[in-house]
Amino acid sequence: MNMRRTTIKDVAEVAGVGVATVSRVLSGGSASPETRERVLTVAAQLDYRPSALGRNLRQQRSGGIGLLLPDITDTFYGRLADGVLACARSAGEPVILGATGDDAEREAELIGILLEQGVDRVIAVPSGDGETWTPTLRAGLTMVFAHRLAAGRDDVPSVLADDRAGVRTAVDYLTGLGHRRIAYLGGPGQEQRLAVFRQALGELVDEELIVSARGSRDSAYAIAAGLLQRRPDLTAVLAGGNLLGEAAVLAARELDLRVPRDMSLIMFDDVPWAELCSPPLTVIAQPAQDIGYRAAELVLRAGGRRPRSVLLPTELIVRGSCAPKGISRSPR
Amino acid sequence: MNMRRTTIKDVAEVAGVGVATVSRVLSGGSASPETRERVLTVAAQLDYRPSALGRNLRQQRSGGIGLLLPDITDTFYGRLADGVLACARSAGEPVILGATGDDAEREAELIGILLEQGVDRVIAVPSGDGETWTPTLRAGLTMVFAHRLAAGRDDVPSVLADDRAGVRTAVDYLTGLGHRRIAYLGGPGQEQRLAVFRQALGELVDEELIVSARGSRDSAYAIAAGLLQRRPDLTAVLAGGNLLGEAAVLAARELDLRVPRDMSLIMFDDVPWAELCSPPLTVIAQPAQDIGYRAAELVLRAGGRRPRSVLLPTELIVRGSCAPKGISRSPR
DNA sequence: CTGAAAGCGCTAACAA
DNA sequence: TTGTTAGCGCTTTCAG
Repeated sequence: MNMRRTTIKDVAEVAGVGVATVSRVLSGGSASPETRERVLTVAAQLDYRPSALGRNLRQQRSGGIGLLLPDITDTFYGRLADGVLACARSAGEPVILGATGDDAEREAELIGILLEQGVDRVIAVPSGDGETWTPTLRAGLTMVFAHRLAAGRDDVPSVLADDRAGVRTAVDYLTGLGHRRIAYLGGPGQEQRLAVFRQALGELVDEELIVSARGSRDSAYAIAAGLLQRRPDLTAVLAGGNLLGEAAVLAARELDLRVPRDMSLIMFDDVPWAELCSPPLTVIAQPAQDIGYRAAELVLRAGGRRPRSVLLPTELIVRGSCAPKGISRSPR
Repeated sequence: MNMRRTTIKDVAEVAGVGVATVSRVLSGGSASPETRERVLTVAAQLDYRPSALGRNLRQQRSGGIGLLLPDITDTFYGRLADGVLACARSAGEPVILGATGDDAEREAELIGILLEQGVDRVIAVPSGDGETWTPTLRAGLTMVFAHRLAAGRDDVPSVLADDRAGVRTAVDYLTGLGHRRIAYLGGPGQEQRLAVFRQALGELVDEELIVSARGSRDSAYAIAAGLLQRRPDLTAVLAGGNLLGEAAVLAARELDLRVPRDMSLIMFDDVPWAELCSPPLTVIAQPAQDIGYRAAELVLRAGGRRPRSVLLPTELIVRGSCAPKGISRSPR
């Protein structure tokens, strides 16, 4: 049952031409119309599928696209991955997926695997710092960062949501509602957003209200609960991602804080459940899918020269989780 | 900057041995202790990483695992994928991901890509019927189905959640609360669940209350809204997945149906937002991650002989979306 | 225990 | 326009 695969040699033989000709025809090289047709016919008859194995070895690269992201369980990254897949599929390229867990070491390990596989194009939501990516770049891979950057690696093009504008909008919205003690609930790799947050808030910043979780749900919850308990005087929080937002909602509920009466909440990343929540969550939507798609485009179209980076817009979607600052929270 | 990679030949040369010896040492073959050590040292010094390209061609297979699922955007599949990744990583195997969109044609296309890549192990949540998988099996690939089966392909081992028990539990719970007109909101590939649903319900079944959506959110919403409008007399619905559950909540809200007063809702698949919803959703939890992990184990451990299939337990998690059947719904 | 050599399927340089 | 040929890096006989 397990007969040998049809190879280029078989096709050549049956078509009565050399293997090189077959190769040429199949990759769109020059050939006389009649030869071309004959080869094509035979290839079809024999149901010939060129082996990527042979080609890869010869070309010293395996066409695929490596995709490294923190957590495929997070719908944001799920959507991002979906965008990459969509683009890759239209190009007929396989996608090799790896989850870094926001851990530099694991990231390095996965990079190792990709290198070993001869992958020469990588899209990454970087976790480690610039150092981690030195081997990749030295090996001459085409790289694109998505969603965030790696410290000290400005030589890698990227596709980002416009965090700057997003944070500004959120802060403006909140301050416009009269809030002054605004907290930021951050995740890994959000330095840039934090900087903007501080800047947008100006003299209102309170470093105690700026906290960061590690990647996990548990960590997010712990940080959120801690913050809310420690600083009952805060009146608004900006959550830097859907996991953080979820944690904030949960923690608030646990502490009997009513949203938005006792605390306004605005979350980065629009997710389906934001609408299901009560109250429905006001969010800064990010085009996760587009980010992935565009990143894949960049990494595929890269015809040698380094492509320009891309910045995609975010959007404030007002629902019901923010209210004007009213009476201060009732003491607990 | 782009110097040649270190090859096995380099290592052999520096270590003063033949390439075959290096190969043997690195793959744990026999070698004298001193040779072994010398080779290992040199390999480390040169930072030698064997190229999967060469090995793959030689062995006529690329180690990786192909993973085909309907939609990476759905957190259920996200968790499943995460399980696969976890297992694959511990085995050092790359995972090639493809999203079928629950479309047999796209599935076939992706299978083509995998075959071309020489992938010889694939885990799939099948969308097409048995036919789709004939080429894969004929090519001698190791296959495992996850989460559901392909019609007429009983020769492929699988890892499933115990749908039968899950549906029974849900139905028992609902009927125990006094519900009689119970609807089922299904998705693609849930024939088996439907059968159990009908069976568990016995003479209570009402075919008009059994509806199926295609994979998308929109389709799910349309189907759910249609059902609730068409049959205002139903008192409970069982949603066959988190997308369907989401749709049900949304549709109910749109029609001003209060859950659980006007309608009890129980959803397959526990997701984080189920707890955030109001009321929190009662669910049948499925071990998505485990399904993925176990599937990966099967496909990796498959030492030639076909492994046995696996059935994993589901769990009823009672929260607040189900209530005893009370006064019939107020007329609208 | 070890090395030489064949060859996996393909492409690209070269010759005709 | 075509065919011949030389490898890409690796594993695996097969001798020694």
